[in-house]
Amino acid sequence: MARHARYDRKTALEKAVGLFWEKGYHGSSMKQIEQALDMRPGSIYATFGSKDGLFSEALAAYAEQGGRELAIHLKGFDSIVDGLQDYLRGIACGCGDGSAAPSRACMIVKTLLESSNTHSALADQANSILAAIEGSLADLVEQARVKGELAQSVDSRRLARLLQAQIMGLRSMGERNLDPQAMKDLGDDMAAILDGYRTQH
Amino acid sequence: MARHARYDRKTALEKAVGLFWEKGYHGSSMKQIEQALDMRPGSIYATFGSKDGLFSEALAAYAEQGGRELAIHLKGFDSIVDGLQDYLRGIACGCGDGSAAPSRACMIVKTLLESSNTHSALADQANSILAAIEGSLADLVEQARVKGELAQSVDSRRLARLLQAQIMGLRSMGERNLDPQAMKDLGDDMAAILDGYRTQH
DNA sequence: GTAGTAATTGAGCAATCATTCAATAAAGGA
DNA sequence: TCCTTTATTGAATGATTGCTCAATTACTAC
Repeated sequence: MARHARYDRKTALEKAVGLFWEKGYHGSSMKQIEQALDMRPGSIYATFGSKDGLFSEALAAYAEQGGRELAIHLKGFDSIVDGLQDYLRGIACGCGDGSAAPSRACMIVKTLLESSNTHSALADQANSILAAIEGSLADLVEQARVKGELAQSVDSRRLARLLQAQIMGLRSMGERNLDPQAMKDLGDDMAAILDGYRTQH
Repeated sequence: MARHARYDRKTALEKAVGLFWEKGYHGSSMKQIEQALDMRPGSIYATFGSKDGLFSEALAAYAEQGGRELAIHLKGFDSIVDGLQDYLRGIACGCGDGSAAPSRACMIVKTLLESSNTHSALADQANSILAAIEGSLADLVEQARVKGELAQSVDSRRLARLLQAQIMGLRSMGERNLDPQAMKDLGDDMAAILDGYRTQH
């Protein structure tokens, strides 16, 4: 046998997520990556193949983490709709304060907008992640509809897309550095949209 | 006197908007800019100072054009709210088909997300443009409220921000290449949000 | 110890980046 | 026609880009 790897792939990826989320693909140079991961170019290329490969793995790790956070968040609520509303409010709140996140905007949306006409492989990856998230949201909405929280007439995929667009808009607005109260109001207003789809009684 | 300029500043800027909107700041190299504007580096630098300067002027031109389009659009409606709803539906429709625009997403949002942690001058410019748009929307909402189209209790700046977030989300979703019907539904659902703020009777 | 093996290093690669400026071209006024 | 003035050109700049690979280091097995 031989020497064991000094670097943990998972923690290296976390650091890569931090840099790429903050500065984007083009905005992060290999020199900055080397510094962020505390790895020399040879090790980076041996481990991840290329800057593209590293970014791609980082984006996947980010998406997985985001999915986990939504799931954990919903666990705290009996009502799915209440959980989704609180999720929206939580984003708005997290955008307002000086949180530790490297950026308020969503890394997937940042990637999609940056790469859609310049780097089709990245754009495709971002698109399929967004499609998967839309699917998860649609499942949740459908569950809520079957449970009777939402009107029977609700089109779950369609409402899922509306919800996803809310999240995109909310997190993009976060990058505007509005005052916390304005962000909180925006989160409340978006949460209120869901009330219009609840079962009437 | 001397030789007259071969290049028209305005048309050069239009071409620059086309390239930058499509590929972003980092994604557009000077070589591509030279080709798009059909100008040699010396002329570009003599006219616009730097790549930053050119991008800045292009972004301002894009914003002005966008403002003009909204104004023209609203002219066709007696009701401000009807006009805003149709504006949202129009964006959704334009995102669906194969329009001539270089990108479905908004160039201002693309710029904000790309530059927020790498290029503060650009981020500041994008932010102030977004603040101005928010102001214009707030004026429209306020007019609609005074006219009685919207409930008296409506907070015009707050609704303006909700509206702006809808536009951001809608146009970002456009970059996902959903089928036209899904985009149309999304535009309709966003337009319907405004109905909830109308005067009740 | 020592040999074998794999991870790590970092100087250096060609290519591309934004930018400059001396040379050239094209106009108006004399 | 010539002179002055200004716009345009494009080869060349130094810096930075993503990336490679021979040399070195550090570990395991014997």
